[in-house]
Amino acid sequence: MIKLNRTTEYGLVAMKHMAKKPGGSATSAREVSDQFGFPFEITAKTLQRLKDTGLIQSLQGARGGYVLARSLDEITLGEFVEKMEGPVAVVNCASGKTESPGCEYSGRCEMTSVMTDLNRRVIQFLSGIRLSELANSEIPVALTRFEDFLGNQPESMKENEKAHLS
Amino acid sequence: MIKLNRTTEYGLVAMKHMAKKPGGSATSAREVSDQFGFPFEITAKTLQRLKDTGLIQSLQGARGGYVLARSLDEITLGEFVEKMEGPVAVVNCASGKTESPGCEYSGRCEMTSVMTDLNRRVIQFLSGIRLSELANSEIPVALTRFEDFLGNQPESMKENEKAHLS
DNA sequence: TTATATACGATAATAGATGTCGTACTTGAA
DNA sequence: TTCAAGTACGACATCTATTATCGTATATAA
Repeated sequence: MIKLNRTTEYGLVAMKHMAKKPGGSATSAREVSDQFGFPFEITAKTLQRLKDTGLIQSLQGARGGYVLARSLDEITLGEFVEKMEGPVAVVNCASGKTESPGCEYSGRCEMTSVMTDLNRRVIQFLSGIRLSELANSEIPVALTRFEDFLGNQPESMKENEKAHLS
Repeated sequence: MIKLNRTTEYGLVAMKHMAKKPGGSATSAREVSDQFGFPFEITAKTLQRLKDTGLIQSLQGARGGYVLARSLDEITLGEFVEKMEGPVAVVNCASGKTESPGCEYSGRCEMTSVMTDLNRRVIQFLSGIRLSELANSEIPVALTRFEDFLGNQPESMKENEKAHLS
């Protein structure tokens, strides 16, 4: 299944929460976990990961917590997913980064290069979406691009795929 | 992790194999499993699923096997993934189809509509890729669109994301 | 009638995601 | 100087989905 991790969701919600927060006050793991009902321990781990990857900064001690290190406008979903879940790899033999662990069938299935390309396209797709787009509005900007996206498809597919979305 | 099922891979390889096969001869599960080294039982199940969803046709009995029911040119990756893995849902609360099983946080995280939109975009993305593109060449057409894709990104992101891909 | 196929359900094994626990360290404020 | 509220971090338990295996029934060409 093509699915995001739950921690990625938690992280996204936390980032949005921090971005909307007035003033420069820090946000604690407890605050996020209480507000959204996420398990505290996991929320804490998620925020630590966000901090380890440089997306937020931590302030230790009482009155401590986390603050955004970068604007949501500067972070793409591609970077975010990669920092939360590791390199994007739609199949094992196609890792966007570093050495791929490979696959016992590589060399026989003859699809490695194709999969690697597909993987790259997925990364590109995710990298075209800024977190600010996902956070700024309930009716996101992306929705208005829907028809544009359809416009990029093969002509013969349009009706077919519109039906799929219903 | 954003990842395809292994059965989806097996199915894709099998479809490509059938498409390349000369004449109208049927392809057995054994043939696919032998040729690519996939586990026989799973290969058989995968082909049955392809048949159940109407992507291929079966011929029972000795000398039986499977043949493509539709041209790879008429099938998009979106449809294929959906038929192999079920409705695309990047998060639980956002299913592209049918009733979503929901999420215990919905109503609190305030991101359902955003996630639903993201999900729709992923579906649209996958629906823009035809299986024939993935099967016809070792250096697929998609690769030549790479720069086009970059062109659709926010200007400020380009250098950033190019670095990501390295 | 036999060998080669598909058809299909039940179930086992594995891996990955998710959640829990325990403990140590840091710091502001009473 | 002590306490409460935080982060930091590793080990481990659990749950779930994927992946694989097994057994059996049915169809059909030779």
